[in-house]
Amino acid sequence: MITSTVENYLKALFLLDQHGEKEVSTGELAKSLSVTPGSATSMIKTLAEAGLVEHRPHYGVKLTERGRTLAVHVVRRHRIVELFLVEILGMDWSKVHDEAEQLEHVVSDEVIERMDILLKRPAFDPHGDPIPRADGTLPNQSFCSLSESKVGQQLSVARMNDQDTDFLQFAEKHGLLIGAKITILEHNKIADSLTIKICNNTIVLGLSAAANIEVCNA
Amino acid sequence: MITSTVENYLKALFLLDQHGEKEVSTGELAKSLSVTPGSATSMIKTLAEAGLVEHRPHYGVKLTERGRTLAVHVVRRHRIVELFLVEILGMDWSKVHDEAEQLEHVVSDEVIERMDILLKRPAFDPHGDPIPRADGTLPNQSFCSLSESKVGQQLSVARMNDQDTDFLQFAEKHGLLIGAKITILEHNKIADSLTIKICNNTIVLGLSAAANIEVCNA
DNA sequence: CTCCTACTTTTGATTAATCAAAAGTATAAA
DNA sequence: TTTATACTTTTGATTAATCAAAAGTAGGAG
Repeated sequence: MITSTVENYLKALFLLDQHGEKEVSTGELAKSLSVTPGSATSMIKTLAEAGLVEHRPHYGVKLTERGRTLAVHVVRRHRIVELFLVEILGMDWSKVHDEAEQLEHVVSDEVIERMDILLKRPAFDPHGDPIPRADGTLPNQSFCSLSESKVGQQLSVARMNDQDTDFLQFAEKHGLLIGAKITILEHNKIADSLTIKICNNTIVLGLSAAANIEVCNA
Repeated sequence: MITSTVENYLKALFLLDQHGEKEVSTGELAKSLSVTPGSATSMIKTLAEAGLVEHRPHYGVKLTERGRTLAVHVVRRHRIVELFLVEILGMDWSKVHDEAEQLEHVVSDEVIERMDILLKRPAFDPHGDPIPRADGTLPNQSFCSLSESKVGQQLSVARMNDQDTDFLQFAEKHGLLIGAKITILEHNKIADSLTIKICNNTIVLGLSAAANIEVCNA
């Protein structure tokens, strides 16, 4: 049976590795759930037997396709409930997370569907996190321009807004590839420049170039 | 700690003896919760130690003042949630009982208060049951059973005494909704049936079904 | 006064989830 | 190659809730 606890473990695994790429360590999982590592190990064993995760002892754990599907549905319930509490019941967005943490395990699919309709099939929750659709897919992140970034932000390059050969070659030369992680070091309005760190290199871009690069949160 | 299970035991005790007059037997309690008598006994012991019930072994069990207060609040949460599901989310009244059964244990006081406001401080839930107020008091109601009605009476459906989904769907199909006006045409003790007119339809009910429908003067 | 019946309580086991602490393993450092 | 460290897994215990079945009790029938 899928208990609330099982749902919480699956959800934590999903949130620690949204893309299903790396293996999550027992310790990481335990910390994110505030349980002891021993508890996590024993639950991982249970989940593995149920075919919800794959476990390589001493190396890490990863959701199976079935585990991931379940996890995404928990996240969907959580985020729809959060938005519902804010939009329909007028609650403060700072409080709805804890409330949704409880409700996500008990609301039926029918209630979620009705909330989803009432909210007009929203794509993002009150905190800006994407709401998975009923079929398990995630809406595209709304990217923003690198030129609008703030100092200190850690971002990922998401999309290039200019197909010009020279621009793309310039970008490639500096490691500005899709998925590259960058940190904003300085934003100088007078010099019209942006200083960023990428793979341990520091580079300076003009704002007009930055305007053509779309980013999302790292 | 007040677990969901504890809340369910307290709620069951309250519903089996609304007025706090008699003692409820272990067997009665066990049956209403679909657990074995032994399970009920052991939980009764736990509740007694926590000061939520008084237990006279072999005779029965009764809520204490504190137990009753908690029970009434669970019932309040349940009934507000039910009405909310029907009124705001447009769910079928035959389905909301089971949904509320889950939600009643996790919705916070703040959510209940906001639902209560949105619903304009309602006095009765979709099945006609009174909603306890936040201070624990119950709105007045004096209904009688449809099975005790006399030929010629004009009545209003006030409350459903059975939360079973099939029964409620049957009632709905025949227009037996809360507030519906009915006239008693015939009361046949031999056939064990009651013939009533509702919205220009004539329907025949068995008395055991009629016993689950409470009415008041139209 | 004894015994039967219906009910209640006790006993012993089970399951899910947890923790503390002991034992084991992988990896990097010496 | 050995050792240290950090992490993971195992072990044994605990808590809440449950069931099946054995033992016990209240109250009426004979």
